Amino acid sequence: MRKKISMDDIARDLNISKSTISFIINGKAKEMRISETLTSRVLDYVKEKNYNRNTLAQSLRTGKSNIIGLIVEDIADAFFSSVARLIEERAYKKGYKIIYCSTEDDPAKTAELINMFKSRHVDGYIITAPKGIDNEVALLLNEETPFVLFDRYLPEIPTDYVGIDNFWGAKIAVEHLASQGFKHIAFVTLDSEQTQMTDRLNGYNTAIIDASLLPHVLKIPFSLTPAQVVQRIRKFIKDEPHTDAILFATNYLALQGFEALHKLKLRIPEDVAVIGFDDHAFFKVFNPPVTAVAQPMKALSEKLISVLFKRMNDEDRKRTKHFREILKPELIIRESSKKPA
Amino acid sequence: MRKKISMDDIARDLNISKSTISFIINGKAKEMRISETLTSRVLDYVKEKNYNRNTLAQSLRTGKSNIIGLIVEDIADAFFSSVARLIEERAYKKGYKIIYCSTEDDPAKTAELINMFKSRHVDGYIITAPKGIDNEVALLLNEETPFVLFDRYLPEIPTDYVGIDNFWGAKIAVEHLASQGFKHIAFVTLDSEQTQMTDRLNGYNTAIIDASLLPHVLKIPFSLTPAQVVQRIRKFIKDEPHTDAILFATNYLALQGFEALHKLKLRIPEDVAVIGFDDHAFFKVFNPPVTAVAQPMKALSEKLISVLFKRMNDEDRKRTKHFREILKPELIIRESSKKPA
DNA sequence: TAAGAATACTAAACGGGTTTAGCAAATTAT
DNA sequence: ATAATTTGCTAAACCCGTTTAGTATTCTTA
Repeated sequence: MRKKISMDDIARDLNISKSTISFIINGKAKEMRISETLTSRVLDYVKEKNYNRNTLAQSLRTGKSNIIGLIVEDIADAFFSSVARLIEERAYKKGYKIIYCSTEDDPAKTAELINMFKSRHVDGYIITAPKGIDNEVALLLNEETPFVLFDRYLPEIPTDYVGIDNFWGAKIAVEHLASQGFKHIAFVTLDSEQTQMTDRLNGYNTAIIDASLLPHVLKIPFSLTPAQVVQRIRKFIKDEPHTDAILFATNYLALQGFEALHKLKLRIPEDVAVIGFDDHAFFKVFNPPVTAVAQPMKALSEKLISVLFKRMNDEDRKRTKHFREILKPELIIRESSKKPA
Repeated sequence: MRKKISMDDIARDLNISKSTISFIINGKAKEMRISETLTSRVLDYVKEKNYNRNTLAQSLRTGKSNIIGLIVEDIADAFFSSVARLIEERAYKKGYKIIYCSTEDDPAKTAELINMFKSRHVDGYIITAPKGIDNEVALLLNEETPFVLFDRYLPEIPTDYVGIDNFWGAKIAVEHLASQGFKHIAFVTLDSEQTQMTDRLNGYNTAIIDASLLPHVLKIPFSLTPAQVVQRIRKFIKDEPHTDAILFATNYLALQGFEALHKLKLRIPEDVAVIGFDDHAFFKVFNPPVTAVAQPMKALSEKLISVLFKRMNDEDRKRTKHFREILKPELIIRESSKKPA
């Protein structure tokens, strides 16, 4: 109904200068020696009229938007949405809001998103980088834009990065299975060059070799439908009937894996033991409960925010050094990976 | 490194007027009778220099931000994050970005978020309203700001709204259990006044009465920790040992419920049948698979966007009518709710 | 008592686009 | 040949804050 009022309106009504209002509203009244009388008069007026600064104008002038851009692979994924939630909470406390976007791992879309954020003068970025985005990221680096890579990094480009030790996560999972006496430990992963995936694969392979076992790996292409994934996993298991344990590289694969095992009438863990990478709230109440490599969500989000803010406040925009936080995941052992007596 | 260039820069370099550039960039060259020669000269220059419009300045002038504000209860919740994902996709196609926030069901925080969105000149809002936010929403209504309520509505205020028929959803769940021969069907819900919860409770009660059964309801306060919730549910079941089926009003409650049942060594569905409200990807692969009242996610997000855009483009800002879309949920019957032979 | 300093504000430029009104030259109509 | 259009483009206001430089007035201080 009543249109939004501006500082000009207040200036006119109170017959004072716009600058004075700006100083008062920004808490610089003391500093600018505005009398307390006038200060409270303005503040009262502002409250009475329910005045809200136009953040766009503010951002345009100051160049700061108080917005953080969050570029994740898929916000519907439990891992990313959980991190998003935790980040949001922390950013909010510092007066920052989050704009998010899902890349679907499409470098073209990601590049577009980065440009969109640029044009909105986002103050900092958190990016889960798809393959093929190296050029764009290198540009960000040149432009001295504060950003942090998350979940996976780009081996070719030295940037700030927060993630977990994926190699170690997969390794301890396999070691646990081996220690339980499983002999044919398979790995179902995505056919992906992303570091979080290649690191997991390397961790698996290393542990398999250390345990003098034979590797057995299924790489699922991104393009498959869920039903096709189930199909692939079934075939994979049938082709190697000795398989007595499977490490799934992602929750999504675990989900399809469970379906495949169910259809094959294989029991967990009697016929095939199972470990998932990334824990999930429901894993605890599965029948049997599912062992998982859990990422430290809170620590991850804390580090993400702290690294990003460090970079944002860093005078050294030249990045003579970069921040890397590699956190350790935790193996949460539940029934699904235990050798039945 | 090289700073961002502006239209003024281009104007200077090409020795033409800033307005000309604006027209060309906005595709109004024809309309404004700019010659094709000049048009392509500008376009080439823009591409060469990788010029990006400053969206802030644009929004400041036009009053449109091309941003939609999404205020959900908790972005980490699978239901909300899935909808967020689908909305994002649709909005993106129309050139809109999403800024999201989680309310944690705190009306004060929600009011703050709404104000933040206002000051950012967000073009439209999607709001899952906590209790006690009526005044703020009424204000939005007065201010003719386009917004849609989602998931729950405010009975006192006539607004646009998109959600499902919660009453019916709970009712068909109970009817299904009754038809399977269960006699002591309990309902575990949140102690909440929100419409989605009260509607579910009413649906439960109605179906129970229709089936000539006795209601048995547990209302969990928001304040409890997960462990406390488990405890409450255990006590609830022990207090009524005849209980042979439970309808959980939310995924979160179902999660704790599974744990409670597990600790009580009660089997699903032999000892207690179970239905969850809101489906979840993992329910399909539970052992046994879990029956659920599924919300039509795609349809919901489609309606949300279409209603919001209808409102945003509506000349009739006075809202002589409002849009209500109540979709039907679907009961997905799996093993957890079937009477064993 | 005049110069210097502090007080309490203000004017105006600025950020970077959009949009309205308008103008000079070329073209068409009469 | 002159008036009426059309063509092709521009000047300047505008959106709404922030910030720098400056002014008028009162208070100190030598």
